[in-house]
Amino acid sequence: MEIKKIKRSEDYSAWYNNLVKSADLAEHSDVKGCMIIKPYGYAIWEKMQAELDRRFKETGHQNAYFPLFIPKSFFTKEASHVDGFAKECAVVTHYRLKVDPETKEIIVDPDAKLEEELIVRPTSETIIWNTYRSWIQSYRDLPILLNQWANVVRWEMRTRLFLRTTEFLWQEGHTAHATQEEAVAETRQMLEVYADFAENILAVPVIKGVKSANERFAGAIDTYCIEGLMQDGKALQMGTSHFLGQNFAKAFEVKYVTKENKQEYVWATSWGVSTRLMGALIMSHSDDEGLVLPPRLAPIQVVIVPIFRKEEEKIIVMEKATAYFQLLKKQGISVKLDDRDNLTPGYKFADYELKGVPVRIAIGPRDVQNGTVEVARRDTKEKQVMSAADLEHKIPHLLEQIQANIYQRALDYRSEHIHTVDTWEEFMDALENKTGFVSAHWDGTSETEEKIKEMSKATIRCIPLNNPQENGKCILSGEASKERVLFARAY
RNA sequence: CGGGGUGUAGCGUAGCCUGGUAUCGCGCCACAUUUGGGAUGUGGAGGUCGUAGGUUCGAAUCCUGCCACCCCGACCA
Repeated sequence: MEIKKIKRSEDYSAWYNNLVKSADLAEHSDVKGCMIIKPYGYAIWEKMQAELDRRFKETGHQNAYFPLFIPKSFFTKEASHVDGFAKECAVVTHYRLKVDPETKEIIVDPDAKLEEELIVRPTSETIIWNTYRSWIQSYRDLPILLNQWANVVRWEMRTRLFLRTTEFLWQEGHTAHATQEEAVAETRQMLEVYADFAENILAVPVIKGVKSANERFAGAIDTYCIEGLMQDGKALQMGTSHFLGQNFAKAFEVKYVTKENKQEYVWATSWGVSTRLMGALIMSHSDDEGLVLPPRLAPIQVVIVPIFRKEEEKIIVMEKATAYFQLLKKQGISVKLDDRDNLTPGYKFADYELKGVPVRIAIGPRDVQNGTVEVARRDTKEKQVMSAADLEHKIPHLLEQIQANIYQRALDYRSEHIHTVDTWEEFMDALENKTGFVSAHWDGTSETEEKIKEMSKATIRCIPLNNPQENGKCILSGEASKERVLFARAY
């Protein structure tokens, strides 16, 4: 495979698209806006799923599965919800094809029109709350703590691999609670789960916050989010956790009887992260040589590349390489021994760099003689010769170091790209020339937020949690404000 | 949906203006020599030129429609 080199600094989106394809993560399908996730990309997603799923179960959730199709009448019961999603719904209207007697072509059978159209789920609140009505009678039935791993469809106008595709994979948690306090606590808890996952597994620092009214989920009282900063200075919403109040309970008549024998509406939350996290991962760490994967997510953590010239060299090198392979494998490290003899070491080095493999171990006849190996790390591209006897204890440590270094690098980048401004001129200068998050005062109104968006293409990413209170004046209207919010141009 | 661009072998491309059945590189297959940073040689396989029409003796090339993708907008938890 000849690799087209596109520099990050020259054309970020071309670089991104090229990387997704050349690192074998995903490709465009023949269906508009839909992607094919290739085995290497899917392996990374599976590791994300495993980490998230474990955290969901640790916090008391169970997995379930609800239908792909939602009857239109369910979907339209919650007014603001349908408003938010109406423009991007795929709708099933018929259930059969037939051969046109005249043209002999396959056509939709007009006689097979559905009595009621089905919406391909863009999210599952409605069908789940329609179900919860029959599951919940008493306070003893609460809470319900469910998650589902699913695909959803949102008919977006413009798509980008992983970041915004028509169909995408995600998980959506849907919980039901007896009290507001409990539901709010759940919403906050899941935000913490997401933040912990993003920082410790993806190695992407995130800002936890709450969305402004304009950016809130359709049907939510409060939308909490984690926001990441990509290498091109644009923000990316990486996960959301919604406090839905009693909106869906009221729309679907989900009530329970309290200890005091009173009828109350149930309190709801929903929360989700998607394959968009793959985009976040790629855009946070990768470089001109290709992907850079945090060890905790890398399908291959260590690759061993044997180097040999003649058959007798191959025998002695492979013997050592196999021994090191077994040694590392026994430690629970995901290790690959690439013994293909039709490719040169140089090719393999470049290829595993493209794929983001954190650690590469090269071993040749020289090493066998000296009892050494060459260890190269992907994040810094540093190489060192180390004694083979040190492998056992140094490699696990190195993997942890790489994980920490990648995170620190992303954190440093973000710290350098949060700009505090007090005037409109400074605000525009920060957005245009410095990029990243801009911390500024805002008068709290949707009108001002809307105007700022029109004038600057920046949106309020979030009002950070534990935001310090500080008196100031809105950068646009000059009205009084008591806290700063974070703006950015976003994906 | 608006503006701009692209579509030729698995990938990247030349040819198009000025019509005559397609160029080169990578990759692939075989063999040999190679292998410490993307190996070399020799031989070979691989093509509805995005798609549907039209003009023409003849279309990758000219004309029209359509489709897909990319970039910039609009749109978007």
